[in-house]
Order: sequence, then C-alpha cells, then structure tokens
Amino acid sequence: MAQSDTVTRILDTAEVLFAERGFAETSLRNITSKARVNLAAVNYHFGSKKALIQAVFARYLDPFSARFHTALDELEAHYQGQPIPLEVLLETMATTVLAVPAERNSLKVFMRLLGLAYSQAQGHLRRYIQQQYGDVFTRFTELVRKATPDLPDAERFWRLHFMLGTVIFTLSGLDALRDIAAKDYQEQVTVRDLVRRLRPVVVAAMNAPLPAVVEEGHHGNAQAS
Amino acid sequence: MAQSDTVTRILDTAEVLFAERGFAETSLRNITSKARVNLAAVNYHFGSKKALIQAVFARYLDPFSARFHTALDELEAHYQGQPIPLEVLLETMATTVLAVPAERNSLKVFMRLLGLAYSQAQGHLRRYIQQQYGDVFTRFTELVRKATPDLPDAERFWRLHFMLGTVIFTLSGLDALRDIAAKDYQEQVTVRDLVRRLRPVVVAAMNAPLPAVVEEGHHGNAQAS
DNA sequence: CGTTGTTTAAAACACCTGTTTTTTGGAGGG
DNA sequence: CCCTCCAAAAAACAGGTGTTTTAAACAACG
Repeated sequence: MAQSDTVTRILDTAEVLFAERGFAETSLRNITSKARVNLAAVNYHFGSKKALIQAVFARYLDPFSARFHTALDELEAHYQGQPIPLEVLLETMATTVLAVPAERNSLKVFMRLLGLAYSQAQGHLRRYIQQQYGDVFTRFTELVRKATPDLPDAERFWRLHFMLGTVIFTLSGLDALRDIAAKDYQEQVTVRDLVRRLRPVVVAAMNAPLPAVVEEGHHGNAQAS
Repeated sequence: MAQSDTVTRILDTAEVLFAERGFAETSLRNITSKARVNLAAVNYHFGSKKALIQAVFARYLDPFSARFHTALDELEAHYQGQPIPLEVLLETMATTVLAVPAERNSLKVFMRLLGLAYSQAQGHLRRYIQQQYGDVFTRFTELVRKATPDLPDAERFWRLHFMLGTVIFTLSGLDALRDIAAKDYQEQVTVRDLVRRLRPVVVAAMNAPLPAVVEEGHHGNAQAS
C-alpha cells in the first residue's frame, strides 16, 4: 500500500495546487509538504517537475481518450457511414468530458488544467498533449467535417477553435464568473447548467453565415508576427 | 532624456517578455539585462514587480478606456436614446481594440497580455483591472442590454462571457493556431482576417435560441466547487 | 563654489527553486 | 542469519528570485 499511496497522494495534491495557482507558481515543496510526503519523492517517482505535470494530465486524458474513442465507435456503428449530426457530435463530446472526472468529483480541476495547458506557455505540455492525444482530436474534427459539408475547411477550423476557446475559457474561469453571476443575478450555476447554456450558442456559432468576402486591392497594414 | 528613457525601455522590454513567457516565468533580471538597464531601476521606478505588471497593462488600457468612452459617447449621441444595434456595438469595440496598439505595432502583445490577465492566477491583476476599468465594461454591457431586450439578463451575461472567451482565447493563442492553420490550409491569417471571421460567429452566438428549460424533479449530481 | 536631490551602478541580502546525494528503514528471498 | 532491493527521509547543492543597501555620477540651484 505504501508504494502507490505516495504517488497518488502527490498527484492528488499537485493537480489541486496546479489548478489553483498555475505551474510555475506551485513549487515542489508546496506539493510535498501539503501531501505530507518527502520532497525527494517527486523526483524519485516522476523524474522531474515537468514529468509530474504531464502525469497529472495523463491521469485525466488517458481515460478521456479511451472513452471518447469508444463513444465515437458506437456513433459510427449506429450511423453506418452516414454523416453524424453536429449536435450529436457535440453532445457526445460534452458527455465524455463531463463523465471523466465525475468519478473523483474534480470536474473543476480538470477544466482549470485544460485552460492552463493552453494559456501557460509550457511548450513541453502542448507538445506532449499534441503527440499523445492528437489522434482523438483529429478523428473528431474529421467527423465534424462530414457533419458540416458546406463549411469551407479553413472556416470550420477556425470556428472549432473559437468554440474551444469559449468552452475552456468559461469552464476554466468558472469560479470567478460564478461569483459575479451569483452576485448580480442571484443564480447559483452548476457546470451542467453552463453546458446547457453553451449548447445552443455553440451550434448557432458553427452554423453562422459565412463572413463577407474581404475586398481585395489594398491589403494594407494587417499585423503579423 | 535619460529620465524617461529608462522607464519606457523597461516597459517596452517587459511587455514583450511577459507576453512571450508569462509573468512568473519572466524575472526582473531577464527584463533589465535585455533592456540594458540596471536591475535596481525596476524597483526604483515602479516599486515592485507587481507594480511593473500593472504599469504594463495601464499603458494599453488607459488609452483603450479613453478611446472606448468617447466612441460610446459618439454612438449615444448619434442614436439619441434609441438602442444601438448589437452589430454596431461589437464593431465599435473591435475597432477600438484594434486601434489602441496599432500605433506601436504591438497588437499581438496586447492580446497575449489580455489572455494572461485572465488565465494566470495573479489575483492582484484581476482586481486592479476590475477596479480600474470596470466602469467601461459596465457601460458597454448596459448598452448591450438595451440592444438585446429579449435576452434574459443571466443569459446575456453568460453569452457575453462566452464570446469574451472566444476572442481572448483565439487572439491570445494566435501564434500557435496560425502555425497549425498555415500548415494545414496554406493560408496566412492576419488579426484583421480573424476579426472578419469572428464577426458573424459572435453575432450568431448572441442571437442563438434560448436553451431548453431544464426539467425540474431530479436536480441530481451537478458538480459545484 | 558647495549642497541638494535624482538617477544609475554594483554589491549584498535573505530566501526560494528544482535536483542530487547520502543516510536510514524495513520487507522479501536465499 | 545475511543480504539485496526499494522506498523514504534528511541534508546538501548550485543557482535563481525579488528586494535593499551602499557608492558613485551628474544635473540644478543658491
């Protein structure tokens, strides 16, 4: 028991502290002291702080990836080659995301971590996630492509990322937003309530009319780099 | 010359490094050495690292706040009490955001900073921005309220934050996204191009149908804190 | 001229960082 | 029993952190 206990206690403590304060702002001593574990245990079991961070993510993303793959398998079997409606795809993804951390009641932590993965520079993390779980995302976007055949590829790409931003931004900053909302609207929102509000917004955004074509001629001081 | 030169050189260097690596990951020695300025100059001129961070933001947000107020003044004068259409409000905000850093060709930095302000914990920053520039945002949301009278207050609140997430997430992570997009779609996007794509999406999202009412009865294991 | 206040330079301060090494403890297996 | 193996504990390491202090340079003013 003593063996794995230390490892999971480190992971449990680390994910909470990371979610609360970010990676750079959380020291190994913060983690080990709160987990009542020796400082060297992190480097002993994980090798480095970077590896710890990746392990924290893997504990969420591995089950997510597995669940999502099987969910998509079932969808494809059910629709037998016909395009899966966009609403169904989005619903499936939402359900899977909500299901993964439900077992440990840590949906909030999971969302915060996702937000951090994108915002904190931490180049190694983005690379790790990309090459570890990129195929699930690729598979999903391919299904979305079949579901929205009228959308130009580039446009769909951007809109998917727009909506990714909406969801991650909202759910990862949920605590602060919830405080404001509760103060102004006497309403205690839950994550599931937010997902309910997000659904029509995301669908409408994906189905929005195409942007007006930009007039050629003076492609002026558009900022790059 | 020597007086203000040091200050602006610190600010110029700091904003770039902050945008690239975040606040905690950027040390004062990084800044001062790259700016070829003495280390103590930061604490001398700004007092602390926190104050430096706030000063970096103030240099963008002060002009933005001023410009946006006058732009809203003109809109209100033009529409004389009649509700200002949502598209006009959004367009005005976008124009103002784009106008502020255009003078120094630092739109990318501005966007990254906005993203960091929300994602990095840095409680002091959120508090500073809130109490320093909260009134502009309040004024804007009030105008949006008049522009969308059919939307329940809570729904509008959330949708505005959804769209805030979309914009900040997209524009602050623009470099990474641009790389992917360029690789897959042979398309070199500019910020202005993205804004053009964002416009119909945001409008459609704000005008999306209301979410289905949740069935009462079993308000089950919705996750909170 | 001397004095004053402001800016820069250099050094020191006290502390915290991730990581490594050394030492200790205690199960299994021969 | 001894001995190996693995985990934990304690200590040390080398370097970086924000901030403060001490010296020096320099302009402005009487």
